[in-house]
Amino acid sequence: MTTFAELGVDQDIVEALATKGIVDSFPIQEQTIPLGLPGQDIIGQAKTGTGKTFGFGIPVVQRLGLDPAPGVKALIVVPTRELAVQVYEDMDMLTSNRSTSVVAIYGGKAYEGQIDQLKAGAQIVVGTPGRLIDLNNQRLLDLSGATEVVLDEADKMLDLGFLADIEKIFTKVAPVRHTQLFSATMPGPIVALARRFMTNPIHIRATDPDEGLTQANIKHLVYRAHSLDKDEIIARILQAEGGTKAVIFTRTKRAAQKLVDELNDRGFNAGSVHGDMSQEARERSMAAFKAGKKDVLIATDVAARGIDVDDVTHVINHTIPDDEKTYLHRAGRTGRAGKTGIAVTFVDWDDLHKWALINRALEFGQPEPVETYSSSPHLYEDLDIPAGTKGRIATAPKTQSVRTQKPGRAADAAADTGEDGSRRRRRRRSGTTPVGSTFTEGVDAGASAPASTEARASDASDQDGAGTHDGAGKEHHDGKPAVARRRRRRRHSGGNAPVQGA
DNA sequence: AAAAAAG
Repeated sequence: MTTFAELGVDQDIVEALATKGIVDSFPIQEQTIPLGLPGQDIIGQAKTGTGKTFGFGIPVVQRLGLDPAPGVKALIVVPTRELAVQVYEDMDMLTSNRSTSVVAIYGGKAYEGQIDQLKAGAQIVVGTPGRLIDLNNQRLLDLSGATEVVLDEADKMLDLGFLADIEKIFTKVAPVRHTQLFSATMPGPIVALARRFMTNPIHIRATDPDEGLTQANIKHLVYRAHSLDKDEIIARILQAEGGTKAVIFTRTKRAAQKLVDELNDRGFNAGSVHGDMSQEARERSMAAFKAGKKDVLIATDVAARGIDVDDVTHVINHTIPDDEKTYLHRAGRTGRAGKTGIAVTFVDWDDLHKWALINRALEFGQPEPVETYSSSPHLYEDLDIPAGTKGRIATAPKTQSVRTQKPGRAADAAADTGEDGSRRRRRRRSGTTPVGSTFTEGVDAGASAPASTEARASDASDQDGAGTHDGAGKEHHDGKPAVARRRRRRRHSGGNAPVQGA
């Protein structure tokens, strides 16, 4: 493992990182920082929670040097306000030992403070497109001196919903500049599109082509559940697991609001983040969750990307996401910085085709979600919860459907954590786990190529294997047929992945 | 189609 100092990072930045207990670099950092420092344009791709922010952030800070001249020299664009806050905090930390000033520019907040900071000469701007353009139109934000430009969650920023804004922003920044695009997912067509804004970019993928498409530290489970029962099941999961720190994703803002109210009624300490909340309330929820004052966060896809909270144990998809990229980003809120996590997905009857798509794209090799038999409430108790396998789901029943269960059943379950738990573990070890309840740990077919990084400027293939490939993307990562690669399932990293922070 | 992002 390489230290940041060994990568050529300035001493004051190394010290700032060390203050946070960060000394060793992650692979994406090890690969992009030496290229980013001299100004190479980069498309940086690495799995969720593996350190992309510092991968682009350190070169940005270092390249600005110690020039005291006020004015915007660097621009980092992100898709959500919460991510703007987070990346701002990271950049603020990196610059803590130098005079470089950072400002977060995003909507839902008073203009005044942001404008004041710009007038005071802020040099690094982290922001969301709407407010950036707004202030630029008002001639309060001059981007013409921005020679460092980053798109974080770049594929999202170049998606239809953002593309027009991004194109506009690129007409405002310095024409001769250093441009970096980072994301965990980079479909081929997006890479091709991205080149319009870059100069001879190099595409770095800090992933071992053999290790699969998903984060190895995350265990994935999928269940079919009737939508009317999901609140109950989720409550039971949270209860049964104990000590959970969970992010629960819903498809709509209304569903998020309904679920947070429901869980709080049941005595959970839950917060929410979605676009119908005031920005103040959104940030309060995020801060409380990050600080551990709330242990459940219910969110729309506003929190699917980039948000970094320590020690999230579970991601629960109350509603299955629309595509494999969103699945990957949502699940990636757990299993960060080498830690392990669990992603549980509930699939409504109507959404089975979405599961089929995700299953295929992410090469899970999982044919069908496990049925939870919503019509037979007592079977919820047999829902095979993976994590600590702390026993059955033993929450006191609340809903009508569960109250109809046979008397004594819940009490039995609550008391029965010993024998049943070990029986369950034996069953899993012996391979008779209900079909498909877990499928992260696959058979290791042996041959494991050494981790390699592809860094070919001409390569436009994607990592998530899903989107349409453009011409250059047709070759395989390792020259072997796709089927062979698919068969070689990822190995479970034995918890020896580097731990950053803390 | 929903969510996000200016107000």
